[in-house]
Amino acid sequence: MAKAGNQREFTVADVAREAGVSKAQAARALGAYGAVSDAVRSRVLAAAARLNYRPNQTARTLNTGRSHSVGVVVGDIENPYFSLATRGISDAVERSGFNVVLANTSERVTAERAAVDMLMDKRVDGLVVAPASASDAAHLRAVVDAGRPLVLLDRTVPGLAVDAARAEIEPAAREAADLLLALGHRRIGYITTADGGHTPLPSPVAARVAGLVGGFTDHGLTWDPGLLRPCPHEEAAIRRAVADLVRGADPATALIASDSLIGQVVVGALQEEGLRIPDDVSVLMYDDQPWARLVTPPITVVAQPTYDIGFAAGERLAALIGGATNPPPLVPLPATLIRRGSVGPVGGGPAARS
Amino acid sequence: MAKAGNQREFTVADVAREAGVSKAQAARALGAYGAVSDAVRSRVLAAAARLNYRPNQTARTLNTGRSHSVGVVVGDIENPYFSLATRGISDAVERSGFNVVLANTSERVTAERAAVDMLMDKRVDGLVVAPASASDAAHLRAVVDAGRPLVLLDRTVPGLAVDAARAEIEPAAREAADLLLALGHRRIGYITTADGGHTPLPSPVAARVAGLVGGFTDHGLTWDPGLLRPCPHEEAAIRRAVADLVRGADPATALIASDSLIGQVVVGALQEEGLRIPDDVSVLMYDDQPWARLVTPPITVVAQPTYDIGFAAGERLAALIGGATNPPPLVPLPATLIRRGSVGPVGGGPAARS
DNA sequence: TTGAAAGCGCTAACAG
DNA sequence: CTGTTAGCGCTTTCAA
Repeated sequence: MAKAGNQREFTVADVAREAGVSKAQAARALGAYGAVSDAVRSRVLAAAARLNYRPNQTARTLNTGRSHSVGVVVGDIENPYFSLATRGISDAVERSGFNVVLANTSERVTAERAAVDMLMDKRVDGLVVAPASASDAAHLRAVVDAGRPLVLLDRTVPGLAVDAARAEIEPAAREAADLLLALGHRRIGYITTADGGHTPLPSPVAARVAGLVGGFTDHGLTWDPGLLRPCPHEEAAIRRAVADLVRGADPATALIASDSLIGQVVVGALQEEGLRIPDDVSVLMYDDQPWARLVTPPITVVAQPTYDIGFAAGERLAALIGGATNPPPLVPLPATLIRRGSVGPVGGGPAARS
Repeated sequence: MAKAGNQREFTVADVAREAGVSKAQAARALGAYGAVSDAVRSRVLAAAARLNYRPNQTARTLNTGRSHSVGVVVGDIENPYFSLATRGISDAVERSGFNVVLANTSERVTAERAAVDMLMDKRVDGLVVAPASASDAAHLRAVVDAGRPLVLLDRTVPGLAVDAARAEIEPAAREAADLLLALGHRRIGYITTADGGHTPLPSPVAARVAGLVGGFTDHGLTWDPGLLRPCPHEEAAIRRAVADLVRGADPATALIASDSLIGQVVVGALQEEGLRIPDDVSVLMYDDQPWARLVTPPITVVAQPTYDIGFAAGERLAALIGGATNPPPLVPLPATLIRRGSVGPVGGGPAARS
């Protein structure tokens, strides 16, 4: 049972000695740079293999300034949106030889700032950040000013000239609004997450709300902003919001969940309240998830190509790090309304479900 | 628009000059080590703040040998099991000041080996690995031999004296078997993932199967191993396995899904096959997920405290890195059978559902 | 307590 | 092509 670990690791110097060449030549052969004769290269490589030599990336990073790793800062890796996007980012950057250093912020700006600083100190070659705040972004600006490539995920930051990998939400949001309006819904509750009063709303939330408002306006109607319920990502708070919306004096006849984590709670709360979907309350959710097709009725959703969004972010970041002067701009990927059974006419009327 | 990035970062030398002290003293004050007078410390700290100095972690790592980051190697971060566990690991190690470097292996040993090597080269202070193979573990042994702390996640490796953070699966698996047997099930299909013939089975799968087999044995029966279906993590393959099991000559009356990703597909496949749960086929799934309570009928599951498992792994790793001589051993956390509506008597008989 | 100087392991000039 | 000599930015002897 080798409990050792004391055995000093071999270095280029060791390999050089073993191969009988200078340290520089060994380093060149090992690092695959500079000019090395075939003879020397093979001798060095053989020596390295014999010693089981492994290069010290830290040393390499120290004088090249490149760490071959990128930072990914998300709200919460257990949110399916982020885990899928992270997988996309990871797959994209690994292809270019980068590692992913992950940080969760729990959607708190202070945690985000700390994470970004730490990653900068670790000399990551670039960052993908899903900003928790649309206004508090000095730390992101600092990244840009330091010349470190940055790509935003899902959310844009006004005033920050940095592209975001995201879906084009508004058209689908509008389509969703039209669907609900056509079925007679006028009281539409919108549940999103926010720790306290996020002002302004994060851009994707703003787009969702804008689509809804736009739909109402087109019909000469006005959406009651009192039906917007920002609440912390806690089950109890979401349940309270649901109860409040559907049990109030002028109750909502339809509920929109801003993401699948919220959607889950909404559907569960409705079931426990004994309310039928869509007869009593229609439900529409952002982010398609496999389970959305499994429940009865299946949930109508606005689907986003989350993996692809992450992958695009990763590709872009890799290109920027690679020094691409003008990488193709990040185009918002289409979000699509998928009609399933959870949206129906107000009051469970006879009109066809959608 | 500061497109700069050329502005060389400030170093200890700069801070020292600005503070009018030696480089060594500045470094000591900045790094909070060695002996520094209060006067010097405050002068240095003030100078650092003035210059907006940020320490270069890479340099620090190079000569301390500590990177303050840990590697996490999982099969697939988009699998809810791993994303939740990763969050647990992350929360635990961040508490001790470590970052998480993430690597996905897609359950391929070659990818795992490459990831482990890369992380070792990056000088991570320790590793959490969910090994893809129970037999091919030379790279993990190398980690141990190098004296780098290692904690396994979910799966153990025979012959590797390394603790795994995991759930105690077998008792719950046995309980699940008893439940199914009591309801008259004899043909129980078990669907798990494996890319090709994993021999031996990964330990958690083995435990699940052992529980099943043990239950049969207790009743003087034998579980037909032909009902074990290892298939790749692809929807089509899983659907094929389901169809095969429930449509064969001697069809399975109950299906066990080895994780929630498989469970999702199984439930969907059954719905599309027009088979009712549990009247035509009973379903039991490993890993509880919120959606399991949302579908009709809700799914009977064996739940694991996944976040806690990850957290325990992270805590242990941090302790080992901290040089704890004898950190408390990792005790398997309890898995529990949660009876919901998806398991019923064979043939949809009148006996109470469970 | 302080400072000078010597590394950590590698890459990058610069001569030969 | 090869070897020598400096560093990268920080920590760490070792004297003072």
